[in-house]
Amino acid sequence: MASTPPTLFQSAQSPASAAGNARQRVSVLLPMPFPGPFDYAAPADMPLQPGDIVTVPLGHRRQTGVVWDAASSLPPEFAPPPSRTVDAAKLRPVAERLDLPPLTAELRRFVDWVAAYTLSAPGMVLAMTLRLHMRGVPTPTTGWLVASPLPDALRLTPARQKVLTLLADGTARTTTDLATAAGVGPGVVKGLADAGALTAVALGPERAFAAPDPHHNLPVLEGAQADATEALRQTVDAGGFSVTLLEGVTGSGKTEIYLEAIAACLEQGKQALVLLPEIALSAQWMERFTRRFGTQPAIWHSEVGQRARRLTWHGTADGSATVVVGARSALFLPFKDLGLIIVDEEHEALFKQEEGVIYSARDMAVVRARLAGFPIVLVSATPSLESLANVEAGRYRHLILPSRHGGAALPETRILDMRDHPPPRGLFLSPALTEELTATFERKEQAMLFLNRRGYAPLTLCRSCGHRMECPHCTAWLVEHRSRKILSCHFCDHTEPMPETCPSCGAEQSLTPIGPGIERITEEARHLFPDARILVMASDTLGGPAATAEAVGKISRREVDLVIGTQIVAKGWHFPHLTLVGIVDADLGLGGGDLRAGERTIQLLHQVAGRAGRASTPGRVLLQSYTPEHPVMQALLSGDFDAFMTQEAEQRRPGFWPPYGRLAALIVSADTAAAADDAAAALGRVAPYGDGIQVLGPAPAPMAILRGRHRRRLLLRTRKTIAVQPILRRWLGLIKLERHVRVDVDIDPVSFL
DNA sequence: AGCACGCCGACT
DNA sequence: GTCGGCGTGCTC
Repeated sequence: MASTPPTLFQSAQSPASAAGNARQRVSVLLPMPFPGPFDYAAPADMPLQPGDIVTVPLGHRRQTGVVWDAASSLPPEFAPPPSRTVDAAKLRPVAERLDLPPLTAELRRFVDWVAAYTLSAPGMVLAMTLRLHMRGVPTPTTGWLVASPLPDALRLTPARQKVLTLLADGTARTTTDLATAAGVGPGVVKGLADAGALTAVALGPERAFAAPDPHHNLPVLEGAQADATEALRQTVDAGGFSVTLLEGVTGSGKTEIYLEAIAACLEQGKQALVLLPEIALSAQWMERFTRRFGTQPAIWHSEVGQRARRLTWHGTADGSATVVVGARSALFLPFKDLGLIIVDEEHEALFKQEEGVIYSARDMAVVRARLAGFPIVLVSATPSLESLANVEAGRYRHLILPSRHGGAALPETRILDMRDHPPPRGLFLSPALTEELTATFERKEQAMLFLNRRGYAPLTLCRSCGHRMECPHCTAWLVEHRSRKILSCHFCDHTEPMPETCPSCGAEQSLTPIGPGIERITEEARHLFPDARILVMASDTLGGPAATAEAVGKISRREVDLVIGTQIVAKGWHFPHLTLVGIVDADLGLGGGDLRAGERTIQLLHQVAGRAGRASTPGRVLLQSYTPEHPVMQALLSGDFDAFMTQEAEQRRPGFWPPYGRLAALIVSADTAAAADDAAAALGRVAPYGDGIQVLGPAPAPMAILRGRHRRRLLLRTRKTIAVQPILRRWLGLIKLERHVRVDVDIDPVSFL
């Protein structure tokens, strides 16, 4: 106490407060992993309301937090355990109330709800809303106008003249805008300013978000599209909570339809949020939005810079950002008056956050809509089993778009049984596929080869002693990346140079690549088609969003004959000249015993297949498979996904597997195998039991060692009617963990790594 | 999450 | 003799 700077105590212990008025106690939630809010004293001259953003003393530091509600809005069995009440005399005063828009009651309830559902500290959920985005008020940008009069001695170069001509219309513009529009360097603008030819004006931050205009460019919709649009518009107009699953194959016009739902929301003066699984990659999506609404929406994802983040944070809070499109974390933005959420590609596993607060952005989006009372639309060509089950249970409405619009036919699909059409030894493309590729190139059409595996080969084996090159920190093989002459682990950041000799037996020339990655397929394709213009698309070969957009542009402009890509090519691109898609290894992803392996494979492959034949030319899809009889292959062949999903559902229903029961995973991790075993066994000994409750494990997690930590897993499975959170809370409360042992809780696990 | 306090090795 | 390693514990 003696070490505390006296100033911090002045207002709380000032004569006025000591004399009489009991100091007002306020709860403040801090963006830190504490079990709940901390109590502070509100200075008499500082009226505080829940939601106010404040600075408080914490230990020796100052910390930003949010005044929280005194009582939890959650049912007691979900609420965090009550923390001990701090003696009023020991409360430290709130230091400052920041001049920021307060967090709405809706958002506060949402934060509490997500924390309770995911068993995370509420402060860690708050951190997703707060981060540092709100630090400081957005700085007004400087805009330039032509100075009048112009300085006498101004040297007028052609570049300078261009800039001045642009500014002749009297609209102020930023340095960057001017430079790009005039096709000159920013230095020219700077030079003009320094010469006194330009006057600076402050452009308000409100300029950051032009308002998307719902009447800008009305689409022409017919038939099923028009019906679905009308249904969605009515839903939005009516307001209130509802979930709609909008299902339609690639090219059926799903995007056009939900853009109309956004228009309806804008007409009501409310904000809309679109969640996409990988926003950084969808320049094409932005084009469609801009065509419809005349301007870009606000964008939110991990690669957006600090300044833009701050603008968007404030824009959502003050209502000036009316449409935000973003990745999962956009769900925690402090919208002033959110009226609609769209979750596009709702089946995507990428909506699951796997680190920190582990949550499903799709599911939590439904929660936010429910808490705030507005409609949400889940969109997919291949809906998740979870969403279909909710439709079946009557919780979600189902809008189905029957076919492609604009005349394009669905691609014709063929399975190449690799046992009948084996590729030459050591190669991976079957002669049947090679022939199709040749024919496609002869017709001057584009083709794509898909293989969801980066690098050259997934396994490197010594032919002399059988040694496998494995990651020293993970239970995983090292993947050869031949172009960089390295072996790399795809689960941690370990890389090592490709050894010349076997590190185990010392044999020379004995290390052999086993299996294909896209580098190896590219090598094979280059050899087969030396004249083809080949473009490789993988997350590690494309530099970033700009490079990706450029690659997509090249394909659209027909500057490429053959695209070879991983997962990244599946993402909703429109490639008008692509007529053949070859899936190199359709069976990949079906092994491994993952609950959702079949569902995920069919969703991914169907999405890839959807890249073919989108314009007037019909497309073809060839699947290379060693298990053509597998239900996934048969469903891709027949196009009957409903039947596949029904069958999948029937397999999960009797055992109460999701979505017909609830699942939570406990991942126990420690530095040593023994410590992990001990902790997992201790958890196992006090495992919950009862009717409709089952604990599986402990067992080594599928990645028994990850990033140097030994992992064990327990699964808790309950009937749908039994919530897992109170059970988990009680269970975890029964044991004391040794230091260095961690237990991560994953509610509704998607990935089984 | 930070950050300070606290007890054991290589340096000015 | 100190500087500093990061292990442990606390923050209303």
